[in-house]
Amino acid sequence: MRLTTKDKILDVAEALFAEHGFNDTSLRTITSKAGVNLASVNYHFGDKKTLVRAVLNRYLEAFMPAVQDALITLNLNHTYTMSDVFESLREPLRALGDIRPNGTSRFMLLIGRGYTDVQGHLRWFITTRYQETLSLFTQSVLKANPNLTQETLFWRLHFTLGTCVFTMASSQALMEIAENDYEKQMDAKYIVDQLIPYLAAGVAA
Amino acid sequence: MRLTTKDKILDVAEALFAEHGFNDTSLRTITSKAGVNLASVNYHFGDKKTLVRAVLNRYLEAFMPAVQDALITLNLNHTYTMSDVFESLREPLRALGDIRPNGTSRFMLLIGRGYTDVQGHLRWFITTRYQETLSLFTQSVLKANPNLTQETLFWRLHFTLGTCVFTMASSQALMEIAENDYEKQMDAKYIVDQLIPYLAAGVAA
DNA sequence: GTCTATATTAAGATAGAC
DNA sequence: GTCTATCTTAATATAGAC
Repeated sequence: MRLTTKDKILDVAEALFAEHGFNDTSLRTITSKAGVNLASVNYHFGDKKTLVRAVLNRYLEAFMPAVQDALITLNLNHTYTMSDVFESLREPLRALGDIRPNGTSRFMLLIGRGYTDVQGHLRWFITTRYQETLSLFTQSVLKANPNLTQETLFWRLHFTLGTCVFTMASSQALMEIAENDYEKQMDAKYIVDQLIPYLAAGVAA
Repeated sequence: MRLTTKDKILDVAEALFAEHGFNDTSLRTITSKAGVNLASVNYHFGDKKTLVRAVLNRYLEAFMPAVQDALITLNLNHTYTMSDVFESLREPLRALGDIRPNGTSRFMLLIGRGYTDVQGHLRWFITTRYQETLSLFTQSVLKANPNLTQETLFWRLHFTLGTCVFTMASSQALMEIAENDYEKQMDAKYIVDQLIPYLAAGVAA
């Protein structure tokens, strides 16, 4: 057998959580689709909350250090633009596609679910464990446009998160429509290309 | 007795749906908090899906015609800016606060929940019933910036929808965080003030 | 580690008396 | 229209054999 039970659970849970949300994905659905026993979730993870965190953490532990590195490199410059800040996210996001098929959109979906589902424990987990990187990002945005107040910045970054989450959630449908209408091959990279200037413009406005 | 059983159910359901989402609010919680019998939901509304649509429709039937009117008025002008288009949404949104206390944020929350919870029936209900208004909005955006290609417009309007939906869905949590951090009283009007320039900048970029 | 079987809780919905 | 009582289903979680 190629995959351990633990990994089978993680892979299937990830797909289902991304598609239906955490609360609307039952352990029964996960285990039956993964071809493992219902009780194995509790054996390997203890409870559902811990499974949720484990799924998200496979991405976070790849993504966050990559962002951290990119931002540190960016900050070797004395000045930079808002576009430069958002460009720093491009490669770390793309690289998630190397970890797992559709890794980029999966990750963005899961993050969004963590905010919109009732998952206080998840928000707490992310912001406390990766506080250093998150605050380096905000500092960089602020350095790119020092006229932004802390408060305006707070709101615009959340708007940005919303844009990403929703886009990735509907990316499959959107790409199909766009491919039909504009007869052009679409992929996750293409969407990110459309996204980055839009986000930079909104945040810098 | 001032309120009918039906209205008591609608009022309580609205508050609970907005706060906890549709799937995480049980009929038992609604009826006990409303002081009515559990079976009365099924008597008056048939099932939970219909109750959900009834709650949202009290707002939609006020909001959509107001947007329609505002856009028709806007289009009496030969030219207008992207800001003008998004400004057209401001008064219809504000006016929801006259229908019911906190009407604006309630409505925004419910719409957001309709997109992020698994509520396909709700998305279908909105887009089919109010298609005319929705398409008038797209036409107006295009008139505000005729340089946008169909393709760019396509993507940016979806980004915009994502920003709105996500913001609405998490507005309660965001307001609480912001109130703590910036010691300022937040309300729906304040969020709309933050949102409109961000959206206009991103779409026009 | 994995399985069956089951405990426990809570949900939506309805039947039928009043 | 309203109520009690109940049906049916499905969720998380765990005990205990293998």
